[in-house]
Amino acid sequence: MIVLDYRDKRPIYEQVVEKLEHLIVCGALEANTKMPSVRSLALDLSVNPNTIQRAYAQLEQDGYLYTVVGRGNYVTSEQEWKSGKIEQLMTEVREALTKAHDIGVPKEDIWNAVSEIYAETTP
Amino acid sequence: MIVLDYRDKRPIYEQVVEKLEHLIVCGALEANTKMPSVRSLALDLSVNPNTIQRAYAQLEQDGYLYTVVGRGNYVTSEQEWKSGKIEQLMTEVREALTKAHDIGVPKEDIWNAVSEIYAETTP
DNA sequence: CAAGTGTATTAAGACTATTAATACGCTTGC
DNA sequence: GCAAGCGTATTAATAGTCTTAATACACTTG
Repeated sequence: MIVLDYRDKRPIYEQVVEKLEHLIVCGALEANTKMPSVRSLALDLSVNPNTIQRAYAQLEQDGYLYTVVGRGNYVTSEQEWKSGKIEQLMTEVREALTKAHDIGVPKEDIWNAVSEIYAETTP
Repeated sequence: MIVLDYRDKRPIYEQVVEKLEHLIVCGALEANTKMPSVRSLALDLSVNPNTIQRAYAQLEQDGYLYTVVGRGNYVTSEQEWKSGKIEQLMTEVREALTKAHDIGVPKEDIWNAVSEIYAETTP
């Protein structure tokens, strides 16, 4: 299902999260797909089950999976994980804007930045 | 000049940075004021000179101090450190906006957030 | 040239993060 | 109901990083 890169300095669970998140976002894993069990994926990748458990916990936290104890982990619908991600991003935006406002960046500068980023090449 | 809090779990150099930055931002230390030397402040706080050196390096990086080798560290003008900080904040804003744009947050939602944060209570 | 300044290098210690070992509790199907 | 599968919790070993210190070097000035 996925391949680990041992030259990568990041922890294993993070690599697993990244790769699975990518598969979900790209649509390779449809909603309600049953994920491989913690043990089987651990065996597959030759790592400890806890490592996979941690990755799955992260993915659940981020809204990409939901867990049913005793049954397994399943992919959430796009609608669900997307709304979670948007909420998270809007918080980031608000925090950045607040700090900019506090130090006295004028509204126009913000608006210009928004315009640049939202400038559609094909209107 | 400053007092350390040993219950604070953060590293010493970070506390020093925070407190000095605060003094500069609040205007307690005027532009071109000579800072205490690395050694004297270290002696004062009973820490290693390298710890103060690291704090000063951070403050220089952030644009609050400038260094003259063999002479000492001096406070930069408000104009200078403010423009540095604004640049940094605008980068943060742009990054957040780009991510929001990429996932499909509509322009209006951004504009609403900007309006809320820039809503002046005394127009 | 001596006393003051900032700087670079190296190493020791503390602390955190990652991973593993192991045992537990829940769900399902026979 | 019980065995085989699942996710979960606890604890510990290990690796790695971060912080701080020790020490020696280089520059400026009176």
